[in-house]
Amino acid sequence: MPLPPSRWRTLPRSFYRRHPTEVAPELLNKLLVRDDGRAGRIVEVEAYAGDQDPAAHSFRGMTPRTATMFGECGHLYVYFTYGMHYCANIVCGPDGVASALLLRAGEVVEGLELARARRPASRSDTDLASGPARLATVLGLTTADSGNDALAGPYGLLLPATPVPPELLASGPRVGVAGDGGTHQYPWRFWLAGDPTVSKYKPAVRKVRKPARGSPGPGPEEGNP
DNA sequence: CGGTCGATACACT
DNA sequence: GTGTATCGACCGT
Repeated sequence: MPLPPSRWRTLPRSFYRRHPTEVAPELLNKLLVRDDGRAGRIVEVEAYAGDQDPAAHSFRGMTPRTATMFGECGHLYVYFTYGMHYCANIVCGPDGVASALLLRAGEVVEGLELARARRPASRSDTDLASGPARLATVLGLTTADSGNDALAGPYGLLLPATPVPPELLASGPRVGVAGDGGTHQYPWRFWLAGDPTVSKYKPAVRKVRKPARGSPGPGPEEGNP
């Protein structure tokens, strides 16, 4: 039975008012719940830190899309990407610093039927939310939710049933973030080691433009079979 | 289980 | 015009 909203225990807003790399490991193993019975246990997150991080959407200043990143922490920042996917973040960091935590993967612990219906292509329950867009899809988070307070209304964060054993905390480079040096190589991805619902790691690849048909391709370079 | 590739629309230059 | 904090279908092992 899903825990009724009257018994939700949201984390205090001060929990999020810190550097995202400090919040990230503590967000693992916590539950993101909705008032329709869906709930996901967070198993993987990534930190995107304000104006010091070229990979963060907030790096080049505020735009209409990223406005909520510059607002109050504890709110949802949801963006649309690749023409078909949504990814959900929780805004964090001190006031005035636009940072966020990308929710990269989770385990569906309540509302399994509804979650399966949202992703009929999923081959197993462990893959239902094993990726940022998968997690957003399963929990029904879209840009319509962006800007909403994640600590109120139809959402809530519960305290974990069990604390994360330190030996299960893992970290490494962020996924899908291309580029060398600087924050791109920082271990700002955090996950629960050995958890089957963590997303499969795919290193970021720098995009190579496909040569036009009939035009001379690039000369024989490294990596060409 | 793992690699490759196309889809698709929006934000931003 | 260009690039994207990705996914799933397909194919091979």
